[in-house]
Amino acid sequence: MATIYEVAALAGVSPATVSRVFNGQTVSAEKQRLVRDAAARLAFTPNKTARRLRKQSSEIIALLIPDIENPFFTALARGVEDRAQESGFSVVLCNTDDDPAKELRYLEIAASEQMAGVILSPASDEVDLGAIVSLGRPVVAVDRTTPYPVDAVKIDNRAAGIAATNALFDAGYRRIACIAGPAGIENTEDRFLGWRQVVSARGAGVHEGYLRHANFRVDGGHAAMRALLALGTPPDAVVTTNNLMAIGALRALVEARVPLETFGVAVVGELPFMPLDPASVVQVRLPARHLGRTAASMLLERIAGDAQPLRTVVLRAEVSRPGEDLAL
Amino acid sequence: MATIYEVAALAGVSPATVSRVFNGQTVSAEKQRLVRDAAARLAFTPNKTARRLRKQSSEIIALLIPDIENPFFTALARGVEDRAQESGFSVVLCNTDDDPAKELRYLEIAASEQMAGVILSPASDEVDLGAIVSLGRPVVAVDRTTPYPVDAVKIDNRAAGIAATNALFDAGYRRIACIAGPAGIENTEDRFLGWRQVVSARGAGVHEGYLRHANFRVDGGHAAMRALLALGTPPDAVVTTNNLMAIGALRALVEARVPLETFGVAVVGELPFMPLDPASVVQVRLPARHLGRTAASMLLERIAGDAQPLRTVVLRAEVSRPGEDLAL
DNA sequence: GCTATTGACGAAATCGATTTCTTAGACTTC
DNA sequence: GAAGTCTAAGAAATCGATTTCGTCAATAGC
Repeated sequence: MATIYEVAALAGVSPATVSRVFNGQTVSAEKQRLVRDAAARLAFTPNKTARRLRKQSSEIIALLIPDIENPFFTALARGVEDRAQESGFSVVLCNTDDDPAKELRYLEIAASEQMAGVILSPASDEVDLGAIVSLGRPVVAVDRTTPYPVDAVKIDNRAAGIAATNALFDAGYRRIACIAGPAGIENTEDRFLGWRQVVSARGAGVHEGYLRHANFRVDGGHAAMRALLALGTPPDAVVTTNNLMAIGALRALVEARVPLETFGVAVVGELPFMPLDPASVVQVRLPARHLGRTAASMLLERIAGDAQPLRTVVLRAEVSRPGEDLAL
Repeated sequence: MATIYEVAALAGVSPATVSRVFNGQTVSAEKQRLVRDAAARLAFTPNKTARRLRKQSSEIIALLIPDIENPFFTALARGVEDRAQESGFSVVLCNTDDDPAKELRYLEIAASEQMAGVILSPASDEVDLGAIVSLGRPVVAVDRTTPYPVDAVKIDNRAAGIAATNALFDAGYRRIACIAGPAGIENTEDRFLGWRQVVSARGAGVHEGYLRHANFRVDGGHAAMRALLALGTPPDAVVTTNNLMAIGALRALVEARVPLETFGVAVVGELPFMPLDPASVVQVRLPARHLGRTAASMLLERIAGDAQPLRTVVLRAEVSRPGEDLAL
């Protein structure tokens, strides 16, 4: 790796001039040429570490997400990466496993690595952003919110829950159950409230046993669906408040040999790799990639010095029309 | 952010001593205490950028993969991340989209960021590792290989193809087709050769029309399966050489109302979010996470200075037993 | 008791860029 | 023509750690 000094020596100028050439300062055309020739001959690439030490900031942003294996978050990551790349930034992807300790460790790394900013989907309400915020590094919360004063991008979860439930009503179902996430988690809570609102307004009121709280994952949805099917008067349709639980619910239906032609399933989220006929499941598409892209844009604006008041952007989810083929 | 100088001033020692305390050099117990107290009071964290500039290397490794949204690669990434974290390394995840230009850009970034090493799944045979290798940075190829002299971790693809096909034979199918990837791509090529070997040995020879080349993706598998079903004598089973094409093939079967009880499907790869009964599809589990973990281990050994001869580790895929439930 | 060895630790160099001074020359302006 | 801008570009400081070198004192060895 050639340094700026070797380039300067070869070009017969000072290191300062070389730096100026690569940072768009005023340098005479003649020396510009000399420097560029020398740089090309030596295959010079500026040492980012030295630059970062001097400038006290880098072109790297940290993305902290709970689960890199969940397609929702990979799509989100993809959006962040695309946007970051357009501005010449790189993204460090950190998996928190929803573990506040891991999250904190990554936040410390972000600070001591002089990363330009952080996008995170907080593992808990108690995430400690104090250190990084007081350092003046911009932070954007994505998908979930935090009590700290930072920009945020989220989804209109209640509207998503409403849309999912309405779609089932419109398809003629009347005994609509809900498999919700753990109680107290903002995201799925809002989605489940959307379900309750629609069921109260359009249906025969909320049937006690039709609401199931489960963990976020496939096994949770599976167990909940089995329980619903075992009821004296089982539902004829179900809304699940995330993608993984829907997989589990569908699996339970297949096992119980309940044909999807007669049982309605709506998901808040997408089922990205689904071999079933897409018309058989209502998917409320969460704009995960867009979420990431928007978060990255906001972060980059802050990095560039934008000082406008705090913003929270709420994106609206879209119901897939029946028969629309998402994954192809 | 407190610096080493402020800590030194507060503790009444020289900056060198502070550095020594945090790098395990010989420092008297008394000064150790002074320094640690001062550091704690100032919430001192060493500036990684300064350290990196001085040491000419960082604790960051780059992971270049073609598609972050493919579950195979996210599992791989997960393995890399887990292993890296154990050694205090961070992972920068870079999406190449199988685009040699993007790949090259990321390799340059890895070099100029003083990253400790690179794990990559090369977009093409022509990937230019010359620059990074000549810099002395270790590189490990994962899942795919390169002509450059670097360590590699791959899967025994032929054995995987053989295992998938044998499983269908064992289940009683005799007209076994194959949906392979694009011709000339080493990975799926080997898997398809495994299929051919088994079909030749155990079956009635290779039926011309039973081999379909498709692109890697869902739509490719879908189209290929439709074509197979339209044959005069359609197959009674199919092997697909990757996960996404299997999704497409299954979708085509569902659309054509072919019950999976009568039509065998085997995949080289896993179908991570599948609502179908797992017993209905033979999955040859690719140890993606392990692949990542192994690659990270090898890279970390090289980073630590290991100079043993080049290694290629070949991992064996495992056939899921029918009924074994993978995703729950 | 006097020289060698060892160990703790401070002073200063170093990593490779950016940036602030400074200076020398060119160009206005009255 | 003298004084007052600009402008290009070099010298040197700076970012914050690590590391070499050298010093001084304490211990060991004879």
